Amino acid sequence: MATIGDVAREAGVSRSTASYALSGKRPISEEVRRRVLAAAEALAYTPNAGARALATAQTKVLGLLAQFHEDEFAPAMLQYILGVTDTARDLGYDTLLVTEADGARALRRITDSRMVDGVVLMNIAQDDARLPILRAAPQPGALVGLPGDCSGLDVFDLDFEEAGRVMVDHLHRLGHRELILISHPEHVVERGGAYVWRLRDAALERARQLGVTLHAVYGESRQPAVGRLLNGLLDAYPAATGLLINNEAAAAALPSVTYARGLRVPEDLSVIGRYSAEFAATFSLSYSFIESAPDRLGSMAVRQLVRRVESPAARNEPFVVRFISPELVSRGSTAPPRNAR
Amino acid sequence: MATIGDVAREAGVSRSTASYALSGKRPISEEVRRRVLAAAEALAYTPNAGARALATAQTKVLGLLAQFHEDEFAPAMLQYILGVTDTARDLGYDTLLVTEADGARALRRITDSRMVDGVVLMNIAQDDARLPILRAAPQPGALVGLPGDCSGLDVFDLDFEEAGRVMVDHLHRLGHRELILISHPEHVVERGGAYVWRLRDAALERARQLGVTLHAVYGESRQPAVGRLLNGLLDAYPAATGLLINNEAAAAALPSVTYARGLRVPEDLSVIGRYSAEFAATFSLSYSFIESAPDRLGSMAVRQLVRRVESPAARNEPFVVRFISPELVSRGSTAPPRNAR
DNA sequence: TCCGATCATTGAACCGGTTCGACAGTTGCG
DNA sequence: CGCAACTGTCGAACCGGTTCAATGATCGGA
Repeated sequence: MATIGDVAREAGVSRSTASYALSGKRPISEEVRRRVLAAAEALAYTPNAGARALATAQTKVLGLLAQFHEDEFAPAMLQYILGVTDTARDLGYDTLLVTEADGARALRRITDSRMVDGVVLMNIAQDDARLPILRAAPQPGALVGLPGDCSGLDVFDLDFEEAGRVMVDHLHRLGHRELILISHPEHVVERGGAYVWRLRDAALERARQLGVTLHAVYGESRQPAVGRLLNGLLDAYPAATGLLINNEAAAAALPSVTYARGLRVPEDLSVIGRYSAEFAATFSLSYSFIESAPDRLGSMAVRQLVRRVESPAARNEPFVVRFISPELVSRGSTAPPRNAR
Repeated sequence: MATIGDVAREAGVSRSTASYALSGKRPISEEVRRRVLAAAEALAYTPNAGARALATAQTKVLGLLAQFHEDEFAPAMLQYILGVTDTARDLGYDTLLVTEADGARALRRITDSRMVDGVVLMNIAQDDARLPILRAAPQPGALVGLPGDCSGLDVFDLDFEEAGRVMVDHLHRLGHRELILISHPEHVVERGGAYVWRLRDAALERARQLGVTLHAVYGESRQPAVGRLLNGLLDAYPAATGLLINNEAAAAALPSVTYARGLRVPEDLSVIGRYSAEFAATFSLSYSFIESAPDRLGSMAVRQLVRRVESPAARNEPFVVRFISPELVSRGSTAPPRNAR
């Protein structure tokens, strides 16, 4: 494999000249530049990543820490990951995907060893063990998800509070007065998945203000448990006319439940979900939903991260906490409550 | 950040002694070893990955080239990816996930620059543009999926031919004499996805031998097209009593179709799919299926790859083409054909 | 004609590890 | 008692880039 020394020899110049000709960081005569580029081309020269990293203290690699918990819905994660890898590549970075169970150890490993220029963290917990490590690391980091303490970090997330309110408002405006909200499993809450209670608490609060009855329950993450749960809820609250779903597995399971019970949506039951358009397509869901925009969030996180990586000025800018405002995509699954079921 | 020089100074030894004490590649007195380890601990020393890569010509990173095509079913891919990352980590390697559209260019980039010690390729096409590059690369590679020309490569795949035969045999034995096989979309075939016709051709051949009528059609990859297609097929072949599915999207869409038509499985229609257990759980599918074992395939590919990476002897061993034999997991969705529909 | 500025190029140092050959100091054996 | 073999440690070179300070060449202006 050709080194820059080979290129230099082939072009009849010194190593440093070859380096400058290739990088353009100093003026080089047209003649020499041509010779160097030709030599590089002829030898199929590609700089050695390790050597370059050592010399420049830049690896052009970003770390992506993602975890696949048993009780979370894996296909939903994929969207975030692709948002990150695609944007990273657009900006000239490769992505090191780390799915290790012990995220804190993994984070320490990749930052201390300088394998990466920056890190994106996903599956953020309220009190996330990785955050102290990230704050102490020499590389900048960005979070997709809101932790309890955002200090010293760039954070990107859906505005789950507003999402909860939008759902309740929408059905209230149509005339609904009794709703069911099905959230993620309680495990997720125990693990510190704040997005669960952020949406839930805001929805409950808004329902209280509007005088709407809201039955807020934690869900399941797997079939057949989640299907049973849905059936149980519809039995338990026969007067409820609207269903809010902040739980991908429940959303995916709902069609078979309504089929089986002979329920029509939205005539007998109005439904609003919270997931991504891509997810809806994959699972053939035709409910109105709050777009959770995973690709956009992943992309935003990477852009901010790369800004900080590349600009010394940006490193000292104040940290940002940016919420995407929930957009309700209408698919016609809500209507005024015509009949009690 | 501490370097090995800092550790050496702290321990009062030379850099080389510190290196040997940490690696154990030469005998070091107990006393000195203790001092070095203590110094490393005290300074929180972690070797710089770039420097080590430069010196040892090893990065402890594997490349994973995966593509997410519009017309393939993304959640199925995820299983393969996790199989790779998990096994890689077990063996001490991190994973560089590359999803770039131009796979050939990406492969050249990561191999030429020596970012990775080896590569796993997924979404293999019959005449894959990445293979010549991989063969010429200094690093070893492993394929998940069977290309037209396996020479010079380690290949791992499900035995799709046998899978096709197992499906037909199983239903023939139960007494079925007219079947439908729904494969992936024709786009996938045009792109060179050999697994489509490998299963299809073998199933057709076996059906011919057994005197079974087999209607083999290409499918769709998205709702609602795939649902319409399923309905159309059931209308077009009313005498067919068994359905074979080599198409994740079609499998995922089938339950709603049978519900809507009031078809009972297996009383009115026997069904066999080809997907993973994990996939079945995610989509709540309760059909008997041929396990495609994506995690096992990813894991096997990585193990073989790492063997070649780490052992000079293994580099020269003959290349392997290994097929996982299809295991039919019974979920009770097949039965003798009781009634014509 | 000489000088200073400008421009292109170079040699050397550096990044942070690993590894080879050399070298003391100790031990064992004849 | 002398020499060989062995142990443990060290200095130096190397991996393949980048970058700084210095050098030589060219040019315009006085």
